Amino acid sequence: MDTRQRILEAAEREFAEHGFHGSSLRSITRAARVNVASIHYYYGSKEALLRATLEQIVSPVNAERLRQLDELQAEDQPPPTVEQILRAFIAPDLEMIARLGTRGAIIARFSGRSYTEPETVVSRMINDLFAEVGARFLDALCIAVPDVDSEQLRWRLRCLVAIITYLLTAQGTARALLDAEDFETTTRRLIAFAAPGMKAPSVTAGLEVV
Amino acid sequence: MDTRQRILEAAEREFAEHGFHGSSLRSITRAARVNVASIHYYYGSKEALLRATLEQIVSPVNAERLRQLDELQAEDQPPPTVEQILRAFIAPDLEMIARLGTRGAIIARFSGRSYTEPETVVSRMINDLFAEVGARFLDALCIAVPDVDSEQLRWRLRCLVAIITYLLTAQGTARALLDAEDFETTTRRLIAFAAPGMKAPSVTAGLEVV
DNA sequence: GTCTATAACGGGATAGAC
DNA sequence: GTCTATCCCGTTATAGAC
Repeated sequence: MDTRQRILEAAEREFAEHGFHGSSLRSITRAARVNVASIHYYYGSKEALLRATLEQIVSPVNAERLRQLDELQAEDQPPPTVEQILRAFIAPDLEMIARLGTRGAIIARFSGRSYTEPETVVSRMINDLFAEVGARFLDALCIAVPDVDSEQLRWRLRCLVAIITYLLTAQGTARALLDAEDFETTTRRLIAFAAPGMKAPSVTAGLEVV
Repeated sequence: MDTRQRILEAAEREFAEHGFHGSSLRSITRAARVNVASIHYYYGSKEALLRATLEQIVSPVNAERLRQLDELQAEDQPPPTVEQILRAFIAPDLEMIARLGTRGAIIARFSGRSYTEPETVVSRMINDLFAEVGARFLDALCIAVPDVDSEQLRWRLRCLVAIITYLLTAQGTARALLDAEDFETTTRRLIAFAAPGMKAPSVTAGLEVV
């Protein structure tokens, strides 16, 4: 394997385990068994290395999400259900992780970690990378659940993102769901938990519901 | 205000904003306008400072959670519903945040951040602090939803924790829910989203559901 | 393209004056 | 109890030999 790719995979592992601030270029180059200067030669800076790592992982997943959503929204199709929309959002991610085996588990932690990174430059990267996907899926949900206003659906979609992120980051018992079972079961459990919440009646201020 | 407390509140702010690794003792003492050595004098180390900060915030919230659950499970009461259990879990947290105003917002980010901290010593602290609460609430849920096995309920409870964590950490649009609206509305929205998912039928491997 | 060496700096921790 | 000064280490980044 060439130096460039060795660096990228070592960076995945280090960032996944220790976060952005907790990883040093030295620990990455040590793990990749290359010299310290090579990161600057290939990527320019620590931040640029993170961006490269993130893009390589997220871009194909988001492309697949949009492809599946396009398929659901094809002219000759009936409007997609909430369950179908959620599946198109969740499955590409979990499928990629399952497909890559050990490296998939590392990537899972890496991306979960990146979502929750305090560094503002990281959250800006994430927002950039997810802007289109977020807007498209929210639109689809608004059509599938016309009774709930879009502001609350946006918030509920964020709840789903939160769950996925947590699932990816978790190291202990929660990780078992990614390792032990096939991604199809995990996908179904996520849909089973989140879909009813998406369809629940709007909650407006001042109205006693519970 | 005395030096000890000044350090603690500055640490909340710094850790909330930049995470554990991203905060330096120097930035904390600068914000608290005390000298660098005082942290070691009062707390011993950076790690011990984090633990002190975390405990001061989390302990009263968890005590209140258990108190409310005790009340629901009193002998003369009917067994609590899922909605009641979730409320006892969610409300003490959001109520404290709302009550503290500006500092509440900082504390919200701080605790959300701590949950997702890569540092293993931090996640051990969190696990310690939440062991009892987690076990008690899981037991209550198992009784309220007897049709779903406890392993899946444990996972669904984690989903709720994930959502709360994300909500607390979020800085942008999601934060609006903590600032703009009263905590009672946020509590009801959370319950509305999560309760149906808790009660959803079990998903077992190999069974085609969706 | 790959390496060593080093610059320039900031980190946590501590000793010791007051 | 509070401060200054300092130790010693690890950090990112770069210069320059090969």
